[in-house]
Amino acid sequence: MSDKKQKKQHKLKARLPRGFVDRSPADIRATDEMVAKIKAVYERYGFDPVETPIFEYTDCLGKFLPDQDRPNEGVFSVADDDEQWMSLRYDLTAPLARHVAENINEIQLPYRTYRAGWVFRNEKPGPGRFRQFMQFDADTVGAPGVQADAEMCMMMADTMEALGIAHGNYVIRVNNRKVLDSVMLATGLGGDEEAWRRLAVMRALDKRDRLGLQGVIQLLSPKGRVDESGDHTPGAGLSDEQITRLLNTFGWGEEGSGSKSSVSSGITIGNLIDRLEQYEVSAEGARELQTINELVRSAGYGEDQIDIDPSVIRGLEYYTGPVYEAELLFPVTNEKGETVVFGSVGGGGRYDGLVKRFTGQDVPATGFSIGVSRLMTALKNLGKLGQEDVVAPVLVTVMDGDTASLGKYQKFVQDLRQAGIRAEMYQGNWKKFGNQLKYADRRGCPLAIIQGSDERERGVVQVKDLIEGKRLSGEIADNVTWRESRPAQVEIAEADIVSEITRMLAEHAEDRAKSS
RNA sequence: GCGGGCGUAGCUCAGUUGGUUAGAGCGCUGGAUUGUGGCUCCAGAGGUCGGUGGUUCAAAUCCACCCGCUCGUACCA
Repeated sequence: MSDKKQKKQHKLKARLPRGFVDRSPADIRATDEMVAKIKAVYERYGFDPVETPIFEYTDCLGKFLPDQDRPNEGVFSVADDDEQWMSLRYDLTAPLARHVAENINEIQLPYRTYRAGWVFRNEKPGPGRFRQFMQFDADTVGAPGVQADAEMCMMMADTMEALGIAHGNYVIRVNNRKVLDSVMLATGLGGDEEAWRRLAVMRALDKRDRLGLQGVIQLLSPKGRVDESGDHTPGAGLSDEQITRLLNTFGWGEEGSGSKSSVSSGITIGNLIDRLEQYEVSAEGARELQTINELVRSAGYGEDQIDIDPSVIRGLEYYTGPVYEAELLFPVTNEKGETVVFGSVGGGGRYDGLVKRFTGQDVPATGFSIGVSRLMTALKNLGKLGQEDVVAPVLVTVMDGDTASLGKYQKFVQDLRQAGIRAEMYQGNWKKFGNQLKYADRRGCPLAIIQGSDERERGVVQVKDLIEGKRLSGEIADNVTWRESRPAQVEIAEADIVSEITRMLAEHAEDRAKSS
């Protein structure tokens, strides 16, 4: 075997686990900017940050979920050295419940808190769906009244506004788990033996935005639905009458029917209450919605911001009361060139049972979660993010590698830094000078400072404007001329470096402002 | 999980009915040019043809299984 071949076999393939991404400088800066804006809103509402680790003991995370027949499915788990199972958190709510329960004696309830962090899901990744992503949550723990839910809705709306999403481009849609329960009961889906059917119905209803009303009806019917690849999804097995009753309650049926047929939230709720009473099931959930509606209206929020909508589902099984969802309404163009509505960027609801399973005592709570990456994609589409690019540093090039010369270069750099200007000295192989400018060019450096022995003796430096030079390059075809003409280059005194560089950078900024 | 499509250089791809040593463009490295980015020219490095097994005198090419990517679907705390 040749040396070459042996070398080859030792070479590792660099590869990223599927569903994970490396984050670029632009992405990190954009995220920081967005998170800062969200945080400012939460702080103003009087919420305090708290952070929990990314690992939790597995039993603290998920086994309580009623719809989870396979407890460890979907989470990344490892055994600790004492053989206890730990998992990476898959949301920020379960860890918060654990934190509150564990510190229940120290925490002053109601506890108003927020946190941003990475969560992990061991699922099949897809476009825009990763196995690690960031959520930004806010919760009020120990607040039993729907006024806490109303406040959450208002805070979500304020967050959207703070991010520059205008009225009409978003809406917070509010429903109540109890309404869904009543509707299920009215449709004849009460009782434990119908639990699977209720689940199937809710899954079907939740797919309306993707499959359309006809798709939902197929999934509700006994026939089920056949997709493009020929795969068959079993239906929920509802009768035509049951389906009609369901759809009419949500207002998805015939024109003018159902609760959502009116333009006013007040009338929506009135219709809903009438209908539930007519079916002889509890209207408590609907009355809670009525309270929330009145609270947000008197706080000045319009129906274009916070809207009561009985068709909001939210998949989470642990919700016990009001649920809410932030939806973006503006159209975006996806990778395929299709125009689609962006959809949900976050949601939440009331989870009164989550802390109780640790403490045994009632600790009602409500909160919501924002999908940071997803919302960021949306903001980019709106042009609300990453508008101002960070200017690359000024490069001080190295002509001579002796310690005295390097010391001078380093001093230039420090002077610039102290004036608040990003600057760096070239740290590669300084003997190839052409490479230094090539480096500056590709990094996007606006200016390069050059000082050889000749300039040093005279106490001056050359300042090269790389942006102007790039523009001039189009007019020069011959390389010898290009080099000798030294385009866009000026000589200044060492003492003037900071003031001159400051002036030149300000000119660049002005040009950028003009062209955009 | 189920079904369809696709895997050839760092990237985008060509490669004829199975037939000699698998190619191009871009990128990368060096040089023309020991102190000046772009353009141009020259040279060079870089490949288990996704993996394993099979059919064959002969496989990048045909077959089987596996892995990965992708689209649809299911699930999604």
